[in-house]
Amino acid sequence: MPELPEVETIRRQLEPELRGRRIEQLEVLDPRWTRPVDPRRLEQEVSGRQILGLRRRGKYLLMDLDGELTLVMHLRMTGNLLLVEQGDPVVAVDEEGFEPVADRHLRARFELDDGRELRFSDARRFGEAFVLPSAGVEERFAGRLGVEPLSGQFSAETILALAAGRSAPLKSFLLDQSRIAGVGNIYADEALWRAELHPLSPAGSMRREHAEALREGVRGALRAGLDGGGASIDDYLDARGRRGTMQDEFLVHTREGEPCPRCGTAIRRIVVAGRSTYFCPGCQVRLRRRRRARQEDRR
DNA sequence: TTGGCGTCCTGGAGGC
DNA sequence: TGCCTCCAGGACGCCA
Repeated sequence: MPELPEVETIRRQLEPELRGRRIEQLEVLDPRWTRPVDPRRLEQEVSGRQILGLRRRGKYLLMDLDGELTLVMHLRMTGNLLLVEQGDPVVAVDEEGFEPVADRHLRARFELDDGRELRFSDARRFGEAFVLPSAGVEERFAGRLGVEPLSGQFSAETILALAAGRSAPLKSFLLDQSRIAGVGNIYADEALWRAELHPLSPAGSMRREHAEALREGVRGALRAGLDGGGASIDDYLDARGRRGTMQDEFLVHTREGEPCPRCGTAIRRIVVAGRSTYFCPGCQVRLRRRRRARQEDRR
């Protein structure tokens, strides 16, 4: 499930390949990809335009086109973008080689002027795409996408300000894209473990040291994801059709019952905000409990 | 204003 | 073996 590291991995791979290329034709095979906009309209808007560059905002991939338009894409749960030769039946490559299987989940094809093709496939069909005037992108995301966690703006002060007065669990806080953009279920679990913070702790109960730990936890988890080329626990493949390796480096996510790498306590799974949440009950202590423990220490 | 829940959507796992 | 049910989760709308 593509989160910030997966989308950024794809962006870094595609940007040098696509910049300057012209989209000869966009063919939308699944109208749900563009709804509520008519897919033919999107095809007309995008076909024939030159690609000026690729950007990322949160989990959105932004393809800047000439004519001051931007194609906005979201991969959601199972979306993949794959760059291949036109007509190539290959949809995946791994350490064992090519897997020549016709892609039954293909939703859209971009025919490029260099004979290659950018394919969007999506098993669960949650992915979406739409075109905006480039000048209107920030306005479209205003209020919907918060601070970029890998930017200099993501400070302890910012986290404290965003969390002030909120009683929602820290896990929900991290998943709220309108406050922190790009963190999803996987990296929220990993970040909270790194910060030694319990996922059910109220966001507003953080003090400065907790916010600093959370900042480092989030950034550390995202950087680990980037280093691993993303996590392939569902259908995620990068733009070259390769699996990421981050799933092998998970510290707590999907590790229920396994010993915590820090203290050895068995990892637990609970449901927070309707999402599977993995944490260590031994070293990720609730903030209120932590305060109580400190008070007892002072005695 | 905030937080929780349902919805969309389909593949895969597990049970019978 | 085949069928059925449940689960997974990102974004958004709705409701309390």
